[in-house]
Amino acid sequence: MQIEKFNPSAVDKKWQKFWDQNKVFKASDSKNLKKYYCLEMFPYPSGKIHMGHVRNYTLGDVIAHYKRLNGYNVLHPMGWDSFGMPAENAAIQNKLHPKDWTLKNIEVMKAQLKLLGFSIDWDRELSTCDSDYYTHQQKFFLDLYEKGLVYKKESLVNWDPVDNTVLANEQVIDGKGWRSGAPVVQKKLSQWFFKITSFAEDLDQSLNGLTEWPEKVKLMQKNWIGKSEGCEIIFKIKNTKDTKNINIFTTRPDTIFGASFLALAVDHPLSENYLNDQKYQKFKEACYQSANTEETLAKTDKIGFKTDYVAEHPFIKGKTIPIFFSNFVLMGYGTGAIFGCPAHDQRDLEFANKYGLEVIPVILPPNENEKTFKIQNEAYIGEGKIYNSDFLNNLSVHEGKKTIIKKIEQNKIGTSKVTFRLRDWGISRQRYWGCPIPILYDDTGNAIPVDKKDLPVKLPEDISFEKPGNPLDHHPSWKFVKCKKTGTTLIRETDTLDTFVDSSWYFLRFCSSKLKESGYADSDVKYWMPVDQYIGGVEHAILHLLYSRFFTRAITTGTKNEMKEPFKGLFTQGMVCHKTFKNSEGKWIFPEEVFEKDGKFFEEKTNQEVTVGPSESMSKSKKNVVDPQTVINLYGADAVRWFVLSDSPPERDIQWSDEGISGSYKFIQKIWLISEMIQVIPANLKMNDGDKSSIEKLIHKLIKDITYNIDHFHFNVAVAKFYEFTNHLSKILHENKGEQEYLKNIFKDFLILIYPFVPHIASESWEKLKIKEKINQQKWPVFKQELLKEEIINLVIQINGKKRAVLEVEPNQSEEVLFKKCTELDSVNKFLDGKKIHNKIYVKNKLINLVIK
RNA sequence: GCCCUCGUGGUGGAAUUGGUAGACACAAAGGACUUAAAAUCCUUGCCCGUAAGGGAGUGCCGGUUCGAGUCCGGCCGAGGGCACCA
Repeated sequence: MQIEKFNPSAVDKKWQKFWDQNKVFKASDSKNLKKYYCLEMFPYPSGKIHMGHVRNYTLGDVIAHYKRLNGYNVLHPMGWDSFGMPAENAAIQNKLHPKDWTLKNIEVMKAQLKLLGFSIDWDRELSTCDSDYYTHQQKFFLDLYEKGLVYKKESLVNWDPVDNTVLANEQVIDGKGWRSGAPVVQKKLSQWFFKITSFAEDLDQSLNGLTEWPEKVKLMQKNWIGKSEGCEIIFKIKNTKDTKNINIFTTRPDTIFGASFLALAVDHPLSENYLNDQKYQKFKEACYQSANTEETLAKTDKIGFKTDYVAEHPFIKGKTIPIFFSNFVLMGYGTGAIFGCPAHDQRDLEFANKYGLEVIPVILPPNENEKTFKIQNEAYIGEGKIYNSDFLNNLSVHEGKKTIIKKIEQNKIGTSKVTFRLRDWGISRQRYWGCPIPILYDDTGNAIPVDKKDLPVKLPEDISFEKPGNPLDHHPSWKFVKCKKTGTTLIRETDTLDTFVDSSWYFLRFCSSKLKESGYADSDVKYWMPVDQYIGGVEHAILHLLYSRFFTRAITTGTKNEMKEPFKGLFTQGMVCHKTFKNSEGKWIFPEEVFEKDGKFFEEKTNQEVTVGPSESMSKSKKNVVDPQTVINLYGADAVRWFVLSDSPPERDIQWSDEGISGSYKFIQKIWLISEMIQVIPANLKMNDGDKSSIEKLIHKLIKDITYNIDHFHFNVAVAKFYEFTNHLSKILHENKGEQEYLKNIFKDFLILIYPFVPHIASESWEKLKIKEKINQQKWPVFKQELLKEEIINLVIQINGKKRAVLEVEPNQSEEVLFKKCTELDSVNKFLDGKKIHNKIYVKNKLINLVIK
């Protein structure tokens, strides 16, 4: 019997064409069907797809197929996050227009996604750099402006003085611009902000309702929002003519009797009194310098500048405490002022020890004595009993907080207060390739929103990157607009929006992707939202997801269709990793330039041995990448899909290996071999009832296992279960024990189960079964519980919890019978050895444990 | 420094509620088929033993339990997040 090998290149093409032409994966417009919205994070069109994309979209594709087979109307769209800096950098380097570069990349990457056979509804494709998309974004911006959720303020930014541009934090490397290498300076710029902080409480609280999100991501968001409850306390300044007060924030008002100084941020309003003080200005400089990089911050010494002022202690009559400016207090958090309680805060203690300030313990740890307890170099931050504290004495920390806040409010010297670490979202970027901010300025600099009728504010295409800086700034005409009312010349905002804004609502746009009048239709969004399953990299755990949660709230708040959480289920996948190689010159080289011999690696060009680095996430800079296109050409789409689903659990990193992909290819061939072997079983071959029922049991067990493992995202286990089943099936076929019609029926279910994973070969094999309906029109099989019942079970016999024998018995026998049987076993008896059975545990149909002494 | 997660064979990993640890796969060794190779199939896998069988065993130490990879406490190691947040 000669069986031809499976030819992926021909078969892949055939089915991709079929799916495309028949719009097999188009979401239905009918809103009566039960829906399922499956979304993977859309890609940035950087050039070509990488393995991370392959993994991400394969995971989503399995879910999308699975839900379709289960009768859902599935929305599985794709788009392009196509604004951003790489396009501009490419433009500068290659003299290509960012638009041309981007569109070309999209074309290439779309073709590559099609080569993998993803079941995407391409009719809903969108691209954020398309004015059909960003016109709605500009309208949302104006809506938020009207709602008071957008404002402009001065803020410090990282400024590259050579490239004349703002840099994001991650583009500042060792204090220098990542491209120019010039030292980055802090510059005050007037920037636009979204008031994300006004949703801080809700963004924090609602995390609890996201039961289908990873705990890790929720925790990261919680920490980022950083809610802390405490109170503000007003301290009176004693020796000043205009009796200014200092408002401080604390989460530990219970330690107020331990206060020994106040510390203020260097840019606190009180510093205005020191504008002409040379010593103070020097001190301020020193603070800014030490604050250069973030990691050194924590290790930097705490330094202070003692003012001439002292504050009155609010509860101890006649007591005054000194006031300092210090580098460890930040203006951006709380009120920019604190009271220092050295005994119970490590930073305060370090500061107090340095400047010789009082250390007054007020919390007594359990098992400590008031007289002997001392604070040395470590502050005590734990629970305990309050002492040295007048009316708070003998209370716990918790009770103390409640009591003192009540007192503070009674005395009108403060109020309880919740503070968040979260800051408002700065959205201005001094960049060309982004969504223009729809704002105009009159000659006095007043901001005037663009009339919604005049949207979109389109990006001009005739721009030049010859001069450094933002091309919109030095465009000859674009930024000048005549005011309709007054006829005067207005000037456009030349900053563009942070690209995170683009990705904060694309999931809404997919619901009504072609709608002209607005960003989305309420009816569409009511039907499709929320996204049932969102899948992407954990690197977006904070910003993208938080911004999307905010934006969804912000644009719908006050409308008829208010929305909160856009993503019901979230799955964060691991990365694709590969070893790194460096040649003898110390340069990174691609894996394909390396060959292996006797466990050592050599460069092909030079035959010299290469240095092998640890396996890391694939990245262009380290060249440890494998191009999906090359692998698809060699092994076909199904083998690649199968590989990225195999072995490693989806949430963990996966190691790319040549053995792995060729193993996957072999498995694809094995499915084909089974499919072909079933076709040529002689008609006279019959199976006996026992063989029939055993394979029937196996397929029902497979249905159960695959269903369970897809539902729980255990795709690697599902893969293992498929291997197990095919091993059995191919054994039957190799031993010539199969009956054609019977096995065809079994195989039919198998193909439906495996179709979401490897749709090309499943479709091709299905066609050979000559069934009228296509595989994509099938229903997900249902397993029969009664078939999963074992006729013979393996009863484990333990002695003192150790396995000593396995008894094959019929299920549901009485304990006495089974117990008698097991004491008749030699393997059990030799351990009993006349000893007394102290106790016996029986777990039905599972085990007997004999406890002997 | 604070917070979180994870430690299972040579490797990736499995074990759904505490109940046969190592499914499945990769790699390795041996064998079958073949003139040979590729492909395919079979066997092996820590320690003692030819075998039957026994022992140890899920990072380390201890606890709970008839029974612990799984639960609890302490330590060690790896990874991730935040970073003077009052």
